[in-house]
Amino acid sequence: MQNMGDDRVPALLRSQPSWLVTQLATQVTRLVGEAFDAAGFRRYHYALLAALDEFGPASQAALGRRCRIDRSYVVEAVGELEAAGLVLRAPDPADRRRNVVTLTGEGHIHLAAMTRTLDDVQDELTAPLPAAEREQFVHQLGRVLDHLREPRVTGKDPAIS
Amino acid sequence: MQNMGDDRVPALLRSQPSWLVTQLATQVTRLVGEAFDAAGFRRYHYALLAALDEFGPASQAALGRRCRIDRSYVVEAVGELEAAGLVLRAPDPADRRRNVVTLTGEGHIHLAAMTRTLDDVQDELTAPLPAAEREQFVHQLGRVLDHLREPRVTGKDPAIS
DNA sequence: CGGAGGTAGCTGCGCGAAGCAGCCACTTCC
DNA sequence: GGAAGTGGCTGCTTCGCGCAGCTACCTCCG
Repeated sequence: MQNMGDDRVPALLRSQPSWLVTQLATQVTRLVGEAFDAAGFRRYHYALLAALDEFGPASQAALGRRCRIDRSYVVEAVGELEAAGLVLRAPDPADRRRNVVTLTGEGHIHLAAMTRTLDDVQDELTAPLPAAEREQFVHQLGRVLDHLREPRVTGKDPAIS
Repeated sequence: MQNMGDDRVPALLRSQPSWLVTQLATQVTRLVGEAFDAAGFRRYHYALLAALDEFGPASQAALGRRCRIDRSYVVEAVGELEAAGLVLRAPDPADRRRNVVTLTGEGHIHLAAMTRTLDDVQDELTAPLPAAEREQFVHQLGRVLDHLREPRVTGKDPAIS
């Protein structure tokens, strides 16, 4: 068994942000998943609650846009949240296409509880980074993410400023 | 339509590395996937070729360990690489459980070509970061990833020496 | 020498996440 | 009032990841 050294990752992969990010994501998904499982939640549920808490009552379509969740999943997730008593879903009298989703008191409580649990996950995640770098790390992730989400610009962009 | 502002991500999510990483991963997967599709490859194929190039001929199990790929997928991927003439798969005379996978000349060429394509992806990915921060960013990703992969150590580990 | 336990290759299945297509109801714009 | 767009909903597909289980084979140890 020359098993030692057998698990060394090729330098070519280790040096690529794309590989690191996707690998990291599966670990993070696992970690977060465990935290949510313990609470009987899914990731999407938390995202929806967070959006409702920050922006107030909203239509399901708006929630999906804000949380980057497909409408089909919003339907299901809001239904589950409603069944759990964490949100209310009522038809919008002003626009009868819409349902207005509202955070309940209990929803607020669960959001806070889950946020605390998730904070622990974040600490675990950024543990190897010196405290001074963590904020920067988060900032960098955000910038990279924003950039990738921008509509692809194929031509030149010489005249930005 | 108060569609403007409708797509603002809740601050609670934006501030969590876990959310950022998973969101980023889906964008990266899409980006890398496009690059590989154009070449008729999958991500796994590239990882295997990279491992073979760096560490030389190896068994399929060793390849899986190095690239963090499940054995079941290694079987399939190596089969496809063999069919494409990029690797050779031969039984190991010294250990008849194993297949020894070897990179062919053509495999080497394709690896180099894909690496070039991927380099462009990395540039696109880290574009929003100042050049000085990119290396640090990669380094941080690596450290965080290593940390999450370590077997969960609940106690102390003082006597590694 | 022979059994126990571990490893390699392979097949198969399940899960989570993401995304698209199509339908109907309704609103808004022209 | 007709066309176009939006919101809610159902259904389906894809992809990446990971585990369970099987057989063949090697190695270790009594």
